[in-house]
Amino acid sequence: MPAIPYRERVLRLREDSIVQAVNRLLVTKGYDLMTVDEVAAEAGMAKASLYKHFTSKEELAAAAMIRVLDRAIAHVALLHAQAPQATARCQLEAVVRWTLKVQLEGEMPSLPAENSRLTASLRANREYMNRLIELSESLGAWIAAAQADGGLDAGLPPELVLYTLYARACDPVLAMMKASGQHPDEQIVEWLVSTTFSGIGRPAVGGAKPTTRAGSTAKAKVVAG
Amino acid sequence: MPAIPYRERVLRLREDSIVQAVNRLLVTKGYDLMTVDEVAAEAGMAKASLYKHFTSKEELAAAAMIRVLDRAIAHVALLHAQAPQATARCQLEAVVRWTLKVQLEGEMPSLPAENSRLTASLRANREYMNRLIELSESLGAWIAAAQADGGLDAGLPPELVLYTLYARACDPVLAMMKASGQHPDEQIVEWLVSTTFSGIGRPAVGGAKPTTRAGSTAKAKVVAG
DNA sequence: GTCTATACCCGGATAGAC
DNA sequence: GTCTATCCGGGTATAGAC
Repeated sequence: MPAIPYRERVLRLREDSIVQAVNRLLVTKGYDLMTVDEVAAEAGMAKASLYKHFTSKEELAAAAMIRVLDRAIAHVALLHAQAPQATARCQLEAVVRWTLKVQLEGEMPSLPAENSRLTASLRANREYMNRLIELSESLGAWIAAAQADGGLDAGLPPELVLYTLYARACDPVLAMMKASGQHPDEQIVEWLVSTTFSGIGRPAVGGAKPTTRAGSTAKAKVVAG
Repeated sequence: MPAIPYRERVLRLREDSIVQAVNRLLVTKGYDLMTVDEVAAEAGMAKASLYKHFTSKEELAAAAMIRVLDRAIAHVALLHAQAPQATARCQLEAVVRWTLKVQLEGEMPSLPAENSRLTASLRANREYMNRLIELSESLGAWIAAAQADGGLDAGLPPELVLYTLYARACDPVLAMMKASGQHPDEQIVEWLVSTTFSGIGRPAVGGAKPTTRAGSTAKAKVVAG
């Protein structure tokens, strides 16, 4: 039952390499500075061939962004399955840690910012918006639970928490710290998880934190390295 | 002693209106999407006239960014003068509050992270870099003091704290919250100051904080200034 | 479906009259 | 110094052969 014939499969592979090229360029240059010529060169084909698969530059970028959301949704599902008993706060920390790792590996395009014509076209893209809503609802459930059980500050609007999580996924601080080259990657990630949940202020003393302070155990180990 | 003749003064006024137009466009569209034609239209003159004052689009943007840094440096100096006895942490909170307020008023261009050709040219601009270093040294002194007296988490590298302050000045979360229109501006600002210094985690109970929790007392006074 | 070559437009920068 | 008109590179998208 070769429901997916050979031709179809090589086509999918080719499109996948295109999307990966787009993702790399979105990360390094951003949408506006990314040119279709570069995408074609990176994907190893002529520009006109790209337009046989995707009808416009916007659609090209949308495919890459959708892929990012799919990865995030899959990871959230994985966390649900792996540790169903974990606290909501702990799950959210894991999500942030994962997004930072993806960003460290150079695979997380920075989407927000009001500008960049990409955002406008993404809002009109149903496939993208449906996934964004799905992801937001999953995270929203954890946020509500964590605010109810004291894992997160219940005085903050849930939307503010959600936006903060999205913003930290593309936080430029990580790139700046990595550029300095003074610290190992894992250490940087744990610091950013820590500042996201506990801020830059004095760390709480005497078990005021609902869970282990982010990076407490991992930190000591990594600092030595 | 009219060391500044009349001609010179109208020239300065004209250039100042240009820089303001650039700043507005940098905020709304960002450097790459901002066109020189738009700047000319906004400033109320022909495009060619712009090039009599500034030799390139990059220089145009640099002038606006330098102006932003000058405002920040001036505000830091003001804080020094107004409250020389305040704790370093309190001063840093005031700085963040000010940057958020400027962003709220639509006058804070988002310093793009790695991408955007603007950053490359800014790094090569001495006037910009000198001011950036000056500002960073002022903030760095407060950061060191706050980490020494327990106002800030001493386990974080000072550079991480500094980068975080810069990043929060352009935090997209503020724009998202404002766009929702559900909350008053002052409330949004205080929430963001709070998440910057204390994170989104459970607020400390029973005076674990070194200063008043962001947004309680310091708010009224400093926001007015 | 992939290529080469090209149409077309937009935006930065300039020429030259006043 | 300000204007109108123009140049010209570069970027998206397409035509048409194979």
